[in-house]
Amino acid sequence: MAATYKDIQKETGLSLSTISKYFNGGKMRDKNRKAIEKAIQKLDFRVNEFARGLKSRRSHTIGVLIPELISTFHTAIIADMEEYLRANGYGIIICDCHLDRDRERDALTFLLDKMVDGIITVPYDKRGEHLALARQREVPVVLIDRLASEFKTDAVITDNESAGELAVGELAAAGHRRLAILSGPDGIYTMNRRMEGFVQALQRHALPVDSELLMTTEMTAEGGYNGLRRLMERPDPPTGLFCANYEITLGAVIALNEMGIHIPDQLSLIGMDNLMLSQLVHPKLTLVMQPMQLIAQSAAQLMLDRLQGSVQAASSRTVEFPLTLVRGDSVQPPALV
Amino acid sequence: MAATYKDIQKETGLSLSTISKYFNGGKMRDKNRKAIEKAIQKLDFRVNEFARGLKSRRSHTIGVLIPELISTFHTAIIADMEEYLRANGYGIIICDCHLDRDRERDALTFLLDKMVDGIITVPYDKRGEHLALARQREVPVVLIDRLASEFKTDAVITDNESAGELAVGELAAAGHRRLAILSGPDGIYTMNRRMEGFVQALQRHALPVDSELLMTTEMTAEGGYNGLRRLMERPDPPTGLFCANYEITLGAVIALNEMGIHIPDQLSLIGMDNLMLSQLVHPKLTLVMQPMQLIAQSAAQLMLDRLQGSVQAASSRTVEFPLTLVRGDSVQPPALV
DNA sequence: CTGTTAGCGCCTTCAT
DNA sequence: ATGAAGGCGCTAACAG
Repeated sequence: MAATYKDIQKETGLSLSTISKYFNGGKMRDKNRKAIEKAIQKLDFRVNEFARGLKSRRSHTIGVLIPELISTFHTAIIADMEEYLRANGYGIIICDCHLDRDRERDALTFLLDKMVDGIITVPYDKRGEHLALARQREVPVVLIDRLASEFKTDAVITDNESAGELAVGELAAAGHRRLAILSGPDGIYTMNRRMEGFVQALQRHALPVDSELLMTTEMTAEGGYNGLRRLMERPDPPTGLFCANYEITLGAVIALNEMGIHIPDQLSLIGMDNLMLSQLVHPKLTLVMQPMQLIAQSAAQLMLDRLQGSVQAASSRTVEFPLTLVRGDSVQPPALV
Repeated sequence: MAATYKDIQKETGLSLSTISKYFNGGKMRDKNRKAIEKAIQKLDFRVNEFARGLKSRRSHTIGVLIPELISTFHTAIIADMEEYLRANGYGIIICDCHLDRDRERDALTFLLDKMVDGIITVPYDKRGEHLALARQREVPVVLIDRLASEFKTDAVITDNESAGELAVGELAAAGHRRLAILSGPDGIYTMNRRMEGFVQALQRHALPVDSELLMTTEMTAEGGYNGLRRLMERPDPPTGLFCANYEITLGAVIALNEMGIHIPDQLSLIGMDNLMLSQLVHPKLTLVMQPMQLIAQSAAQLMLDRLQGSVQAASSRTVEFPLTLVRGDSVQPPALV
C-alpha cells in the first residue's frame, strides 16, 4: 500500500496542509521541510496523481492521435515530441487510427475519457469536425502536418506548395519538360497542397500540364509501386517524376528496380523526406525534406503555451516551416530521344 | 464543467449508488436504466477517471518503455500492441530512453508516477535492476525482445540463437566457408544470442571461426556502415555476411553501394527484419524475420492476464517464437578466386 | 432492487 | 507559518 500524506503526518507530526504546501511550493520552516523530506525517503512516498487530478483536473498527459504509427514521418515527430513534453512533466498517450475515420473519432473519445490535458493530432479526417468534441470538453488541440477545414486551432505545418515548386524547379533546370507527380489521394491536406504547388509551378515554368501525369494513389509503398507502374507503362512516359511523400517514394523505387528502369538515365526522380532512404538507394535520391524536429518541438511548445495559459484562448496560431531540397544524384538532363 | 453523478441524480431522482451500479454492471430496473441513459445523453456525461482511479487504483493505462522509438522493429510492435490494448480499454504511455540507462531509470519512475497499471518494456539495461522499482510498487512488468539478467518476469522473445543458425545454414549451403557477422555491442541480449548462435553454427558446420570476422558495432545504420567498411577493407574479406539487426543491415547496404561491392557476386548477404527493405534493395535481400505481430499481441495478452488477475502472481512465463528465413536474391555461391 | 453513508488522497479556504 | 475541516467524483459496504 502506497504511503499518503497521513503517513508523513505520523512521521513528522505536521498537519496535512503543511505537507501539501511542501509539494506545492509554499513557504515553511526549514526544520519542517527537512522532516518531510526525511519521511518521504523513508516511506518511498509518491504523490497520488489520481487524487491530485481529482482536484486539479489535470493529468499531465497529452493525447497524440495520428493516422498511422508505422510511418517514419510520424514516428520521428512523436519521438521528438515525447522527449520535449516529458522534460516538461507531460506524458503522451498514443493512438493510431489506422487510416479510418470512425476509428479516429473513437480514439479521440478514448483519449478524452483518459482525461488528457490536450490533444496533438495529425488529423486524418480532412474536415476535422470530430475535434469539436475536444473543444466542447475544453481540451486544447494542436494540429500537425495538416489543417482541418472545419476546425480552427493552433497548428504546425510546412509550406507544402513549395514542395511542388522545388521539385519542378529542379527538374526543369535539368531540362525536363514532361513531368509527372505521384501524390496521395484527393482529400489529404498535404497531398492536395503539394499537387497544387506542382501544377502552379509547371505553369510558372511554362511547362505542359498533362492531367494524365498528375497521378494520385494510396500513401503507401504499395500505392507508390502501383502508381509508378501505371505511369511508366504509358505510351509516352514522363522523364521527370516527383513523389509527394515518403512511402510513395519507397514504392516507386521498388517498382523502378523491378521494371529495370534506371535512375537517372531513364527517369529523373525527386522524393520526399527521410534522408536515410536517399543514402540507401543507389544512386542517392534528391529529396524535398521537412524539418521534423522543428515541427515536433514547435507543436509541443504550442501545447505547453496553451496548458500554461500563456496564450489567449480565442486566438489560433499557425506556424509554417519552409522545406528544403537536398540534392542527390537522381536528377540529370533527359536522354535525347 | 463536466457533469457528475449528482447531475444525473437531479435528472433522474435516483441515488448515487444506483447510478454507480449502472456504470459498473449491476442489475437494475429497466425503467431506471433508460432514465440514466437519457440523462447521460442529455448531459454528455463521462465518468471521471480521476475519481474512479482514486478508489480503484487503476488508470487503465500501460507504460511502454523502449530504447528508441525510431526503430522499425519497436514501432511495428508498439503499433500492434496499441491496437490490441486499446481494444481492451487500455491506453499506452510511451517513453523512449534514447539508449541511455539513466534516462531509462528516470522514464520508469515517470511512468510509475503516472500511475500506469503495468509496464511493457524492451529493457535497455541488460541487468534490468531498475525494474525492481516497478515490482516494489506492485506494478507488473512484461519484457519484450530481451530478458534481463537480474529481473525475472513474463517475457516474449524470439529464438535468437537460431538467427545465426539460419544464416550460417543458408550461406554454407551455397558453398561459403569464410563467413562474417556484424552484430551489436556486447551486453545487448539479442545481439549476444545471435552472435553465439552464429559461432555455434559455424562449428556445427565445421567452418572456420575467425574472430576477426565476428564483428560488433553500434546498432545503428552508422554502425553497420562503419562495421562493413572495416570488414571489407581487410586483406582477406569474407564471402558471406550476416547482419544481426535491421539498422545494421541498412548501414551495411549503404556502405556496399558506396564501395561498389556488388551483391551477391562479390558478397552474399543475409539481413534481419523489415520485409520492406528486402524489396527496396536490388537485389532483394535474404532475411531472417521475427514475427512482430505475434510478439506484440502476446506481450499485450501476458499483461492483460496479469491485470485481470488470471495468473499466479509468483509465476513467470516466457514465450519464445521461432524465426523464419525469407529468401531473396542476395545469396549465391562464392566467386571462384 | 435502491438508498444512505463513509471514505479514497489531496488541495484549499479559513482560522489561529 | 501552521492547523482544522470540507469537498473534488466515484465506489462499496450496509441498510432498507
